Amino acid sequence: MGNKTPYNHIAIEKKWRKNWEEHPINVEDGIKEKYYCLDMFPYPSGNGLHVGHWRGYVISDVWSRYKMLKGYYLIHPMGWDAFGLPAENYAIKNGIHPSISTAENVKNIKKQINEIAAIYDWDREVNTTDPDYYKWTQWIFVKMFKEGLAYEKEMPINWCPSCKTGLANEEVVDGKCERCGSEVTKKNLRQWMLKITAYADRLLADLDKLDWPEKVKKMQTDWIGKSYGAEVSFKVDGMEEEIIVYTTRPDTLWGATFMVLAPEHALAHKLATEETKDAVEKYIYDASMKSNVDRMQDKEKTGVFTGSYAINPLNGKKTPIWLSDYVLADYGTGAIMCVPAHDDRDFAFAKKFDLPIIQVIAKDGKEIEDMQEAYTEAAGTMINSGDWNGMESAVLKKEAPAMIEELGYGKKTTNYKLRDWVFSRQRYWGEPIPIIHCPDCGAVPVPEEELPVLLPDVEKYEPTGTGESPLAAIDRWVNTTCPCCGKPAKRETNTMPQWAGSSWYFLRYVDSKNDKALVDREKADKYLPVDMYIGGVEHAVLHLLYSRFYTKFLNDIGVIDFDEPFKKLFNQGMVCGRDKDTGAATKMSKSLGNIVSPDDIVRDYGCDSLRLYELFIGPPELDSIWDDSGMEGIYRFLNRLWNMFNENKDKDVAETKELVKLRNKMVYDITTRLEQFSLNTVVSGFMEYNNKLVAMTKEGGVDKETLKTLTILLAPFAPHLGEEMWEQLGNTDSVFHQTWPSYDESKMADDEKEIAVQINGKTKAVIKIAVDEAKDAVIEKAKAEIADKLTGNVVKEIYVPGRIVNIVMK
RNA sequence: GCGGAUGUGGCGGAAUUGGCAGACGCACAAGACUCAAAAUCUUGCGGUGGUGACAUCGUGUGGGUUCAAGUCCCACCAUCCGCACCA
Repeated sequence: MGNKTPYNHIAIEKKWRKNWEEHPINVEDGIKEKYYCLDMFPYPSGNGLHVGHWRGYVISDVWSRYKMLKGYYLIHPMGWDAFGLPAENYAIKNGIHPSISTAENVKNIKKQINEIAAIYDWDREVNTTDPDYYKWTQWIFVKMFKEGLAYEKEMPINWCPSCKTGLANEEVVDGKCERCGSEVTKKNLRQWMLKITAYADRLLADLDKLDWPEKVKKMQTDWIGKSYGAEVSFKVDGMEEEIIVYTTRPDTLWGATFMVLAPEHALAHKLATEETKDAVEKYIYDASMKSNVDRMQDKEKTGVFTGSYAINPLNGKKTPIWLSDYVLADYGTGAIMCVPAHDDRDFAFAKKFDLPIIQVIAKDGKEIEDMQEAYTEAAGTMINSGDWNGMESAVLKKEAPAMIEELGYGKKTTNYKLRDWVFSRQRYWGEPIPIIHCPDCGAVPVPEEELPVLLPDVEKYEPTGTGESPLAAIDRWVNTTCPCCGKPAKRETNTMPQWAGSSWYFLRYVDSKNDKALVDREKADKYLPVDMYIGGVEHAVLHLLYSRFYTKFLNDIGVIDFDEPFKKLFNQGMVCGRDKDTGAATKMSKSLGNIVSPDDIVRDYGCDSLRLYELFIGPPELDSIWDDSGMEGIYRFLNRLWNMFNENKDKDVAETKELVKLRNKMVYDITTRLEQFSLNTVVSGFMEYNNKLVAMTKEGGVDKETLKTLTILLAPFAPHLGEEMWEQLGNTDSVFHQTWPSYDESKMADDEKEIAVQINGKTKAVIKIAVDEAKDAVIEKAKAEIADKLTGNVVKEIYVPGRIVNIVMK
């Protein structure tokens, strides 16, 4: 086959990059419906991009360009999440001021991202460290403060000794810092908190509205952790005090044989008697010294008897009160009633300390003899439960909270695992919290017209480790006057977490230069919310939960008219390297030396080839393994396609019925696969159709209309090649100003079809039939074809039209 | 422990939702071209048996439903991910 004009990816891609720079592809905003396709914006790390990072960007770009060709007004922006720990840690490690290193990194990554040839609208670019941007990050905080959603509290919080800062619960993974992996300890600090718990119910309920992966919805549901139950009051024997416990199983109240309080419980000290005092004090002290990890991972239960007793309001029985660190101080009321017969943890505790076990639910009508583990299901009949005897446990479980409330022993209630958001960081590289502390007026927000509070330029930005931000050392910045009374006052020196800027950036893109408002309401109404959000799954309960919270808040104060930021979410899988020894998939990392750099690939095969391979590598939602020869294969495919195109483009081949059919089928297949987001099979679809077109080339050629159609279909995937082919077909405008082709089903239909002939479900032959051939005729034809094999009694003859013939024989 | 995902040739993966398993690509083999190699092209390529048309087994395992199962049902196994003393 002739190869007169070899596929020169370097020349083609260079040509069209230049062309796009000079004649940007823009589609006029106007009567068109908008489509907002968003990538999770990167933090500009110094390591640069590898082929794994490309994947999400390629997916979103292909989708964006497709939507553009479908006639939408496309919003496809990019920006930089440049505040926060990673950027700052990188700066410290390399001894460069974060403002300089981040600017450098942004420049580098922007250059690398440009290699993807994604159709980003750089006019919309945002950078969270830009004062014109963080002015609004601070503004939101001030609004939250005014609404009572931002508050100060001194409390023991998660502390990363390596990053030397407090962390939110969401940032602690397996007791370790999400960023650096150091073991997280507790530290008592004055903190700024955001009352995300006020939105718990809405954050939970509105998940139903979202077209998100079930996995992510489930993770958020679990994180919010709503449970229903009752708070029950127990009087302490011989004291005025009452202890309130939270339980989801008030139906088992008759089986409560002891009570356990968290060591941090307010009454812990007071409950100790003369005899138990030393042991109790020691236990409380020891617990306070244990790290989170120890406390969570100790399977063996520990505890101490306080010497006091609580009185079960239902039956008046005295139950011993213990302290144990398996009870969490900050969940529920920090105290529980223990029903060892029906709870695993209480059972383990009772066994260890030899406490009584009373069964109150009869499994299968009788008590369990020689109980070896707790019976935790609410299934069975109540026993040993006074008035409640004979009731169904499942029914009682539902009714008990209300019954207890009626009896005056407590109230029905709900609880959440979600905690308020620890929002202050004792670090330099973040948005200053816009608060001024006045000795007389207390915490006063910086007046909105004085925002932003600029992050001062400093020499020393390393974390102090004392629980104070490095900003605290800058006297001339810290000392100011109270906006309320004018007296000397001090600035808040903590900064915001990285998530502050990323919780609302998607709003800013549609109006990134507005200096009067966070976003113009008209523009917000027109262009928001995000239709498609593409990024890794690692933000399932961090960024994605925070963004939802911010959006709901901004909706409440009337900034925007919607309360969910991202209608559809797509999580792309990772691109892994292969372990040289075991062949197993491993995450690409510097230390493993298995990073594949897109720069080399783009040089050797071109951007278009890499884009296609990123998709062809596997189903977009699953992890995949990079394979050099797979990359090679894609390049060969583009060469074959290019050759086919060149052989036909000047031929002026007449359109045949067969070509029309092929063209319509091609549009149908590519479009439906693309709509299903089955991007890997879209690429294999191009290969299949190219193989057919290559065959057609030998049999007379391919017509112009088919080549045009192929070019438009291919363009979102291989934009440079698409433009080049489009131009060579004699067009002068961009292929991206065309319309996505449509198909005509009536022209796709075959007259003849090959169907399988089976005996007892096993294929014996293939016959050709006319599509509308009658059942009897088909069966006759089928039987004739396999006549020699029809040796038994034919029991049944099945014909599924156009699909299959099955002869059932005995 | 709880929840989710995945399991198909030597490899990555397809399969119109119950209808010819293995599309497409990689790797491999043979052939063409070449002095030769690379590139390219052609052909083959799940296992077993047979020169052969063919037979037979085959989608993690074991059962089941059905004319027909990768696909549906039941019970398991393995790998990966998330959560994990939340009362």
